[in-house]
Amino acid sequence: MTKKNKLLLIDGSSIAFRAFYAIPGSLDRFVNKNGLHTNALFSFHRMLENEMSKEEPTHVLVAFDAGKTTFRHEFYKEYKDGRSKTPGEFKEQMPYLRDLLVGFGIPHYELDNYEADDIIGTLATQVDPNEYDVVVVSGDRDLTQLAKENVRVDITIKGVSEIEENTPAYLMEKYGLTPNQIIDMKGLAGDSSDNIPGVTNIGEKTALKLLHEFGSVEGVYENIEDMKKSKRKENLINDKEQAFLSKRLATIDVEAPLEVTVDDLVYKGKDVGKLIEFYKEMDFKSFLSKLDTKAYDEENQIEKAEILFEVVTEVKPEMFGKEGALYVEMLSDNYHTADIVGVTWTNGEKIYMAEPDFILAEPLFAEWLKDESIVKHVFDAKRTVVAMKRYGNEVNGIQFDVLLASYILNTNDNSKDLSEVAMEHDYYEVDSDESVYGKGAKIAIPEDPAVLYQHLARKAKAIEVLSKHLKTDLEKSEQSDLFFSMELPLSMVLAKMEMTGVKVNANRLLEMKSEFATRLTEIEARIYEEAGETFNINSPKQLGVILFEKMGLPAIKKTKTGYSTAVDVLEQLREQAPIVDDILQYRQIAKIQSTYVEGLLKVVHNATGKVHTRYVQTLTQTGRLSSVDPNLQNIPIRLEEGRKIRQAFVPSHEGWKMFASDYSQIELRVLADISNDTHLKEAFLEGQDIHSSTAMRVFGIEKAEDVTGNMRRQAKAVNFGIVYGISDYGLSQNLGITRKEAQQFIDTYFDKYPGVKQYMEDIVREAKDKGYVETLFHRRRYLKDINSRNFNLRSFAERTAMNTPIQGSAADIIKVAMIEMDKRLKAENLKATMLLQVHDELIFEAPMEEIPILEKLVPEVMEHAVKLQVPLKVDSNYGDSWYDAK
DNA sequence: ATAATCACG
DNA sequence: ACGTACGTGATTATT
Repeated sequence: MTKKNKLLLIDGSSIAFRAFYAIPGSLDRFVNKNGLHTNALFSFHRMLENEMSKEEPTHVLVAFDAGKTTFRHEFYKEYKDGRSKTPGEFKEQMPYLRDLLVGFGIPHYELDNYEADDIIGTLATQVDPNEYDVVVVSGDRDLTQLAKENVRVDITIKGVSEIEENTPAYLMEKYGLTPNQIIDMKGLAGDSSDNIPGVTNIGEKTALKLLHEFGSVEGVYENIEDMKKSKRKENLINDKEQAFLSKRLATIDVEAPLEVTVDDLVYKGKDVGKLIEFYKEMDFKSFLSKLDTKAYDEENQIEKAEILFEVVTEVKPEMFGKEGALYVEMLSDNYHTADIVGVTWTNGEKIYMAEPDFILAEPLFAEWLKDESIVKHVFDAKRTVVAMKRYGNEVNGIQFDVLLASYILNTNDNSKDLSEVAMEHDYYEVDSDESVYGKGAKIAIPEDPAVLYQHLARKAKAIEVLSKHLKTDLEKSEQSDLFFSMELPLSMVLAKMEMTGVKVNANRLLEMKSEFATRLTEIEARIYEEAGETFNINSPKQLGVILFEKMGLPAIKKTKTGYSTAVDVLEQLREQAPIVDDILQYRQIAKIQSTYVEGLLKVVHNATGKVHTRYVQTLTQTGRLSSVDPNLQNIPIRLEEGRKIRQAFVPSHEGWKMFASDYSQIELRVLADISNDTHLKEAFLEGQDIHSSTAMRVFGIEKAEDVTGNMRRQAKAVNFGIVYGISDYGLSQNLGITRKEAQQFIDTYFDKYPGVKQYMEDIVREAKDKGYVETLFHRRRYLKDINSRNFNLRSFAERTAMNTPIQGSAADIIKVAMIEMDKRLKAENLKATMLLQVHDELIFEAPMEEIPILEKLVPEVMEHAVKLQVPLKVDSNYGDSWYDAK
């Protein structure tokens, strides 16, 4: 006997609506780049995946309600009246639901005058029960009337993933009814959501009782005379007509004149191309990366065009051309330590593949890498250069970086996975690393080397193809200069800084470690004593219980999961119990101990005693760098206790010094330039103390010496607020004043600096028009929420629109300075080396005798990196450690 | 994997 | 009325 077919029938209209409300608060979180809401699509997708993999149907259909009126309106025009209007955020998603279904390869159908129920009922009833098992999925209980021996009706309970499987047996157990009697129940009890009236004062409970006794609506009325006199009997008699009408309304038409038959519903599998298109349109990045195209292709015997390559075991000159792609594979993120597991390159004609141990020792290959005049296209230039260098090979002539270009084109594209980046640019021939190597602890090279080689060959090919495309895209968005003159050269400068690394005095850290350990034990003991018990001080949850329940301190702020025990809360409780001070002390030291002392010791390289951070150049939305493994951009400085950590950062040679230069007020200077505000420019041109100057204007003070410390402090907060995209609330929190007072400050500020006000208005308007904002050097940030109807999202996007050109232009400026600095150090033949960048400062190490040179050269270069309408100002310091360079 | 906290510009 | 300052990364606890 052949296997039975399985027909899956989905009530599209009902499920879509359920999907829309499935995830609480999802409306705000699911919006694509064009501002389209996607929450219903997301949940519908999840339901489809669940059902398809659970049921593995041979036939499938999604049925929709057609239009507003149905045959039911012909005999009851109030049918479905009184429904509240469907939200626009829901409606806008419906057209795209069709695209999703096309991607899943699932047919959909709707029929004039009929509802989805009727389509489903007709198909479920008409198929031969010997040939088909049927599963119906809906959010509407009415459909349970369709349950039969071969028909199961799945009704969503909560969201769209939890379902109740209704079989005749289940219905009998739960209600004591046959599927047909579900219709009678609606006849008596009605259904308010469909505006089916039923009988007055009869609900589900009473209807069940009546049906258990009389079997059906007809049965009830046949026996109505025998009922004893009651209000209910009266209602039944009065509403008799209504009861039969309701039953008729609730009856699913199983003979709808369908134009489709079950033979049209054979499931043929996903259309991966369409699905990818859909995911991209909706910004469903996780689905996109999870889409295992390789496994899928194999299963469906779709063969991707095989990429041809040659495995090199003996190098020949013709393998190396004047231009080509180069790719070096490593399986972990940290390229300072990762093993190279494969090397591939192209010569314009062929793709070559080689085992690293062999090829990296070949002189011909080394020469090719080193030759500046040979053009190389890569994916992640910095990663490539650093790794190669570790294996003794110098790489020159990199003229394109696909990863970096993709990030410049859209800062939202910050994936590190080549296949994801490729898909973002409509190239689908590369499998994800996850599908080839696995993930987590199980990450490994495929057993069959051919699999690895094919994967790498695809990457090489992708680099060739994408380099061309992205180059054109950069021209179109006027970002070629940004890419070729700033980002790509900078990546080489950063590579050098990372490889140089920073010397760490591990002994100093070990001293601190034992000192802090002692102090922590002391404080810990005091805390336990004051609490009257021991507990985990590091657990905000346990700490919350001790403070706010056991000790009865007032809870000032709450987090999603319980009491907040953050610093600003504890500071307010200081006076009320001595334990609070101890906890703050403990926190401060524990943080330094775990993150900085122990954390840093963990990442010092044994051989050199240095740390080698990685600057992530393709991550931030503003153009800043970030630093990982270790993060050297957040080493403590504000509190003396933590600042001492900097004593452990020392020069790598005897007699050398640490030298640091930082921009003074670079963001406000950038603002002065781009806003063109007369007074702000004037303040900088005259070299005034900017916060005092702001204080004078905002508080209406005539003479600088009359500005009090408090005024300056408040003006400083206002200036920060301006840079961040000010809000009254934010400023009020920062200054501990009321929102009204904060708003007063802001109004006065804008009054005194009309150019700044104008800038803020213009930039937000521009962002709303174009959908993005730009920096001085055409770095772009797209703001998808800028026209959102959600106040919070829109406000956030507006503040971002104000802040990004400021923060981003400042980032541009220091990047220019770094490139120039690198050139100058080389040109002047200096031993001094650039080690670190911390957003607005550069840190070097240099022999003492070069310090006087640096004191002139570094500020000179940094201050003249760009020409603004106001001068840039740089302060420099040096000392025996980073701590002393203050 | 996520939330809370806290370090930096 | 809504309810948050902009940009990051590491550690710890907890699910």
